[in-house]
Amino acid sequence: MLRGVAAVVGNDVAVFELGVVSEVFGLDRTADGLPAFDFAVCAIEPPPLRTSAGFLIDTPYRLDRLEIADLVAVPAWNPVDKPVPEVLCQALRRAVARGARVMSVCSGAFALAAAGLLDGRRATTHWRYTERLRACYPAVEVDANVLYVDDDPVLTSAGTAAGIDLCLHLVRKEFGAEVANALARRMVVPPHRDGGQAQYVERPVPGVRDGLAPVLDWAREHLHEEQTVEGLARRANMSARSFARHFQAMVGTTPYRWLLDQRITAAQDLLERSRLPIEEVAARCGFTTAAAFRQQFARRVGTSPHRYREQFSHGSARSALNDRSAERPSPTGGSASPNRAGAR
DNA sequence: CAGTAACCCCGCCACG
DNA sequence: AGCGTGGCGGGGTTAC
Repeated sequence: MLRGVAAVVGNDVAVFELGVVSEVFGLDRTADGLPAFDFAVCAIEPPPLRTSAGFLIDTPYRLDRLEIADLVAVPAWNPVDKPVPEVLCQALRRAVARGARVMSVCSGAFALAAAGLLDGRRATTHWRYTERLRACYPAVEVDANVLYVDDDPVLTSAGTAAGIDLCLHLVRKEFGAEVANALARRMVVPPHRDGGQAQYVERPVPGVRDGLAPVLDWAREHLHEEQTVEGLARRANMSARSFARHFQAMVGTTPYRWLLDQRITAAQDLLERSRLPIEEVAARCGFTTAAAFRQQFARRVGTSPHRYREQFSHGSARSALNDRSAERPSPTGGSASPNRAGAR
C-alpha cells in the first residue's frame, strides 16, 4: 500500500531533490489513470524554510504528519554533517517500525544513517559522499556504484537524477510496470534504469556511441530471438572485448545484464497487458525455457510471474493507458542520454 | 535440487 | 610514449 507520502525538509532544503519527489508523488495525475497520492511536505523547523536556491517555501505540515505516511522521503541532507534532530530520528524509526517505507535521495542517506536505519543494510548516496558515509557510519554497507538500493523498507538513491529512478522503481513495485511506464512518459524520462547501473558513466566517444545506439535499438526489437553478446558485438562491427568495454562506458552495465533487464521489463509489460500463458511470455521475451524465465524474474522483481500478473493485471489504472502504451518510447540505455546519473 | 556445459566478464598484455 | 583494440585465461554466473 502506497498512498500517504511525506517529504521531510529543513532549512537549506535542496530544491531539485525535493522537486523529484514532488514531481512523482505530489501531482494529481488521476485524470490520466495514474494513482493518487496523499503528499505532504513536512517541515522540521518552523516554516517558512530557506531553500538552497535562496527562495522560501511554506508548508502547513510538520513532523507529526509522518505518522500517517506509507512512505517517508528525505530528499537531501545539507550539509551532510548537520546534526539530525532526535525527533526526526525517532519519527523515522517509528515509521519503519510500523511498516512504512523510508527513502532518501542524494545526501538524505545521512539522515537515515543518523537514525540508525542503515545499520547492517546496503545503501548508497551521491558518489561525492560515499566515502564520507562509510567513514561516519561503519555499520552501513555502502555501495558507491549503483543508482539506488532497495533494501525494503529502507531505500536509498544516488545523486539527484537517480532519485527519479528510485521513485519510478517504487511505483513499479507497487503499481506495476504499466503505471510506472505511463508516469515516466508523462515526466519524459527513460522508463526504467536498473538500480544496479553505475552512477558514473564515462563520456562516450561520439563515433563509437553512434555505432552502439542502433545495435541497442535493434536488440530491443528482437528480444524474442536468442541474443548473444558475441552476436551484438558483430552487429556493431566490434570484437566482443571492445563491445563490452564500450557498452560498459556508455550504458553503465554489462551487455548481458542489460539484455536480461530488457527482457524482464518486456515480460512485465506482457504479463500486465495480456493473458498469454507464462511459457508464451517467456518465449516472446527471449527466454528459451520457462524455468529460466521464472528464475530470472524472481531474482529481479522479487515475485513470481504469476503472482506479478495477479497483482497488477486487473489494476485500476488501465483505462487511460490503452492506446499508445504498446510502443514504449526510447527505453533504458539506448539513445537516451545515459550519463545523467552521477552529474552533480 | 544438483551437476555440467556454455556463456559472460574482467584483468592482463601484446599489438598497431 | 600514448591510445584504442582485441585475444586469452580463469573465476563467476546462467542454462538446461
